[in-house]
Amino acid sequence: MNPPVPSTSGAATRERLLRAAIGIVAGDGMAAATTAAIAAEAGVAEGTLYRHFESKDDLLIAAYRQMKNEVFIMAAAGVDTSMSPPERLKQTWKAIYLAYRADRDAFAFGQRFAESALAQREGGEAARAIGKIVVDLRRAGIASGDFKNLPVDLLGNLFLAPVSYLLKSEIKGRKWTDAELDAAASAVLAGWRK
Amino acid sequence: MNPPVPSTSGAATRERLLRAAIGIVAGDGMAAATTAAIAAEAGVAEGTLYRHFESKDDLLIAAYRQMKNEVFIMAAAGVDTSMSPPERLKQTWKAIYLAYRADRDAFAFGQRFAESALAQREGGEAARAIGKIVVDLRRAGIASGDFKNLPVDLLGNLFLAPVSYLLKSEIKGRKWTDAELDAAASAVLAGWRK
DNA sequence: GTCTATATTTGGATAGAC
DNA sequence: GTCTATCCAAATATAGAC
Repeated sequence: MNPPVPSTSGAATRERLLRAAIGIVAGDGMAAATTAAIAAEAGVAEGTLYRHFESKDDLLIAAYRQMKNEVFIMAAAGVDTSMSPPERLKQTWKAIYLAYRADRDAFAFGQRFAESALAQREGGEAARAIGKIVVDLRRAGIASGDFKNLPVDLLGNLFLAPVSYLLKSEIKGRKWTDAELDAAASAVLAGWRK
Repeated sequence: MNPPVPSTSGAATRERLLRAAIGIVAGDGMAAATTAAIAAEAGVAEGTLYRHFESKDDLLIAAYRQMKNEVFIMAAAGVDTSMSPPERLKQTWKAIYLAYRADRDAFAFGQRFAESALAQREGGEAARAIGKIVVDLRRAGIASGDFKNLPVDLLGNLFLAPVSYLLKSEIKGRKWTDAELDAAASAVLAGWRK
């Protein structure tokens, strides 16, 4: 009946490595995420890393995809699809914002990863989940006559750009109040409205 | 009477190195900007780099500051300060956008540099010039009663975020029409308006 | 699966001739 | 000021014992 081994808990090692990479990149940049640093932060030997990932790059790409997926799930859970499109837009914007804010290291990691050469190898697959939320929102709002009929990628950029910028400010130490976040969501809505 | 030497033109070497670094980072990321690669791209020997800069980091920081400064000068030149604040906001937004678009490599370099650990060493000094444009604009619009009285850093983020995101799309191949850029400028204005 | 070496390559930076 | 040659440190990845 094999009781759980009290050692450094086998299956969790992979998660520890992913989390370690995210923390290091968020704190000190992609260049600081060496195999030695990641292994040390995860509390395992450097060679162990290669039992779980084919290469350092693979580890970082896996961390990126997992992070994006988690944010998508959190954001989707925070939205009530029965509201009017304008209200739904504001709520969705805040849900995505709060999902990222819940794990600032993950957000900072994502920003830095996305500007690295590795992002090209990732292919942009991770971003499509969030993109779909925006597409659905736009369609509903155009059908109801609330939103301007602008290209989906333009509206998507106008929607997501402030998320990223306000979060970057928070990482630098500027804490936004709830009222300020509401104001930002309203500003995004104003940009979409007819 | 010393005619200009036909060789690799002495004083221009520094500029060539800066330009080479920008091109490499824009194309292949910060990690690709090794001293060997920069020197090769500039057409000089690796050792020569250290006659012009104390270190590779110094070179990259110098490139960042120079790039930000050039964009600021271009953007400031493209604005007519006698217009009404709403019109001026749209014009300023487009001027900054076009200034970055005029040199996409410089923009991409800036994005990547800003997400690297070096950005902390730079200190954010380079960004203050553009920041001042936004501060002045906000003050004029609040005085005239056109804009909401929101914190300057919030408005600054709502103003600059779409610049960055739309340019990133362009780098990936999406060419915005002039009408779409006008729509984006109007959306930013809508976010600021009372 | 994990650890302790270690092989191999590449990076930043310097020395010294021209 | 520029080049060639070189030093030294650090990084990715592997080998082999436990």
